[in-house]
Amino acid sequence: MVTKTLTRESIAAAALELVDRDGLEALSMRRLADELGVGTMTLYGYFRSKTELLEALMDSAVTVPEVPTLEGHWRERLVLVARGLRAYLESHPALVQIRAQQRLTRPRQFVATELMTRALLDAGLSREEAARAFRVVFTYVFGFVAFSPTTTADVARREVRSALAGLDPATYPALASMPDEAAAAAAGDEQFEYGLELMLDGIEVRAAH
Amino acid sequence: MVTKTLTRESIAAAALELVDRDGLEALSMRRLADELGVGTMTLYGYFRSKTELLEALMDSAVTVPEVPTLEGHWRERLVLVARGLRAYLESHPALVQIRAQQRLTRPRQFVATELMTRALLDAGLSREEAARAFRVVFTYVFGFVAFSPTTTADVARREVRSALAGLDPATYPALASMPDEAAAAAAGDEQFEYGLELMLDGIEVRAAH
DNA sequence: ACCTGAACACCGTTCAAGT
DNA sequence: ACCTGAACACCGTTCAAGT
Repeated sequence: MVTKTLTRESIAAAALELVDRDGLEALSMRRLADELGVGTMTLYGYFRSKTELLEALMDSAVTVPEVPTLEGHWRERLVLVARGLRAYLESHPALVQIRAQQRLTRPRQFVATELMTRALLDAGLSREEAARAFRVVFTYVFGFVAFSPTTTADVARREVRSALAGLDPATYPALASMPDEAAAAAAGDEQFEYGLELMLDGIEVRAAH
Repeated sequence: MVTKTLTRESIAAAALELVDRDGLEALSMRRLADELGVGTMTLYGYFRSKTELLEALMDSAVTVPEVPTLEGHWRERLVLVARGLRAYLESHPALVQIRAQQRLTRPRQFVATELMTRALLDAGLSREEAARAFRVVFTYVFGFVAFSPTTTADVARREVRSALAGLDPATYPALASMPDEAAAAAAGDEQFEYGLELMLDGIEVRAAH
């Protein structure tokens, strides 16, 4: 590998690429250094620890230079941003894992937050409610990416159905009566949209209009 | 440490205790074997791999022998189960981390699912909608535990406020105008309840009554 | 100033050998 | 049958030394 001039940014970018390619568990200081063609300890000249490298990785993943101005009804805008956030996180699953393990200390990555919050304020929510409602949607989107099977919908469905098949109908009457419905709800675009619309209805109840 | 007769169950229970005490990252085959007073490789007589041990750990964490019959209005029951699930997960944070990293293959841990699904069916939702609505609440509860700061509410608030302080009010007008509200929404019981009620309102819209 | 090999204290797991 | 030490291929990080 050609040795370019290293910077915090170029190292973080290489780490993100490694992680997108091979998964978070494949990221080690030794392997990253290897791929960059330097000694392992060289990285410690740029980052005090692996944790600090992961922070920089999170930062480098967000490169939206400008906050776009969205047009349209608040509800439509909220759906667009939530969908975009989900798609983005599913293309970089390691970000969700890192986010679950360590808090964010840096600014940036607030673009989606800003856009959703604007939409919620436009919906007529108070500042307090807009902040809370945003957090609910945020939690849902991150939770969806983190806790939904990433395999094919087909595989996920088969897994859920076989898990439910082991349940005693006498003690689990509800679940045992609906294996197919539960399997369909385990993952996928339709399920994501269902939850999003459900939450937006809950928000609409709170919105003055 | 006194060497008792080892079984898959007793090893899994010891692993859960270790993880509750010192965190998931402290769980290694070597250390667990040490605490049990046996050689590391002994554990491989009971589990093919660490992954299999983690599966057994998840199983051993759920020891609800009976599914209780809850009384009352569906909405009230759903709130109770969601609160209970959250409290349980926050007392065993490692379970959430494991759940994010590997799929479940075992039955059990379906008690909360059954109870919530029953409540949703009682609310008048179709099987399909009950399954989907359950998944939304499940995603929210797990997401809340996984992605909310576990530190004191005070510490979390200070962190959020300082992160927002670095934002340019010209590009982030909404967020910059409400640091306190955003900080209050970052974690805590009130925020959890807000999201829960919001989702229940969304469910109520879908419920026939 | 910048880089880095050796070393330390860890990992999960395979293999061969002990009882 | 049941258990396990040694070994292999890894970790993150400290320290001292190289240029």
